Amino acid sequence: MNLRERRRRQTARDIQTAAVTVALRKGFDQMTTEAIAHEAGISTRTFFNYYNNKQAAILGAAVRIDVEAAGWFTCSDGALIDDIAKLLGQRLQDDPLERAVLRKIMAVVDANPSLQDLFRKKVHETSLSLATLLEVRLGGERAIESRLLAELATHALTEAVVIWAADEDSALDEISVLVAAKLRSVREILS
Amino acid sequence: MNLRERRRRQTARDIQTAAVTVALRKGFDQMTTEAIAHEAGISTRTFFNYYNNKQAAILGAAVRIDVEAAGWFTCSDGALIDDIAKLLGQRLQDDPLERAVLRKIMAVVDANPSLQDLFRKKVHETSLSLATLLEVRLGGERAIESRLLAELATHALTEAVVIWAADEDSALDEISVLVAAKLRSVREILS
DNA sequence: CACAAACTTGCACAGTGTGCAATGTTTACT
DNA sequence: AGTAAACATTGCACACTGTGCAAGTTTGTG
Repeated sequence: MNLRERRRRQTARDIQTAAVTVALRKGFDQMTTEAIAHEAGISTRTFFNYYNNKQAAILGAAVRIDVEAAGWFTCSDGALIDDIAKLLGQRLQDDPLERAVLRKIMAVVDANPSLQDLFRKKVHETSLSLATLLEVRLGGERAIESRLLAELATHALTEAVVIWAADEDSALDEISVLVAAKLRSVREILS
Repeated sequence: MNLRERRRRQTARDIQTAAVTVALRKGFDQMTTEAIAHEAGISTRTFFNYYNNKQAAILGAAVRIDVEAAGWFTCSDGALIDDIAKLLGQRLQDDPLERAVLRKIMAVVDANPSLQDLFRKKVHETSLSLATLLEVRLGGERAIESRLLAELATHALTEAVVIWAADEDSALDEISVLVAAKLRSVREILS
């Protein structure tokens, strides 16, 4: 990897760390972009080269499903629920989360509607990726159902991650199990 | 109703109309709060007394489920899918939409991510109301499932409204029928 | 009518986010 | 190694957002 690329990622991470630090210290609302920039050792102008706003700095990048993973999913003849759970779970394994960091972020997010808005947006982006794959698998005439199912599944993923973060002893790969279980549970309730 | 109350609502409506008008004329991004205020014949300061930002002025208030409607829903022994569809559909009948106005708003929203963000937020608010009712009906041990199902149902409502807006001949009460159909469809796909 | 509550407005101000141009740093290529 | 192109950082200026406050106006009530 490039030096440039590495630095860029490192700076992005530094800014995120700075943002979370300042948010926990001063409260998100009292936190200015200037304070973040100062904490991260950059200019405010540079801050905006990395993130559009302070909300984005706290949350970082969205979970995106890559095209490679798309291959098996669209052709698989496994149970749909398990495949969805596996697909979403995989994305988290690739970019492992620190439970402690996640908890800090969650604490800040819980207290700030504007962060929840952005979080919802990121969930929705993930949902759109999944919806595209589902539409291929289910057929174009079920485009709406694909979007609905994708929305359901990504929300299930969110709930599963919250449970994971709360339980010190659970492993990352238990998240897909939880997602599948919740989807089955919803299906039962609908019957 | 109060003169004050009536005026307040009227002003809120005037501002919304002004906002949509200006947005269609100049494009949402080029539209300033000053332009909206001028179009509506008020000061910019007053604009902010009614809406937190220009996004909110375009979208107006969220669909909220009232406590009265909650009564029958939590105790009903009808099919869950039909009850949900009925509940959500009812809310739209109370506050009837103009198809033409809705289309204008949709055109503006489609072109503007920041409006989509706010729209998502409003859908989510509706979802939270529904989730509360569902939790009562299904039992507290299924809180997560209630939230997931509520999310699914409110997204189905959105899809149904979009279909309704596109079809000149469809009636408002067909929306619940569509919601129920889509929920059944998702259930089948999950089996 | 008189008074309180609510509404409108102007003003000042802190903060957000972007375009631009100057300056430095990294990469790719010879 | 040398060079040019690509990219990164920064300061500066600027338009816009959103809020607190205080002064003035309108509306509801006894």
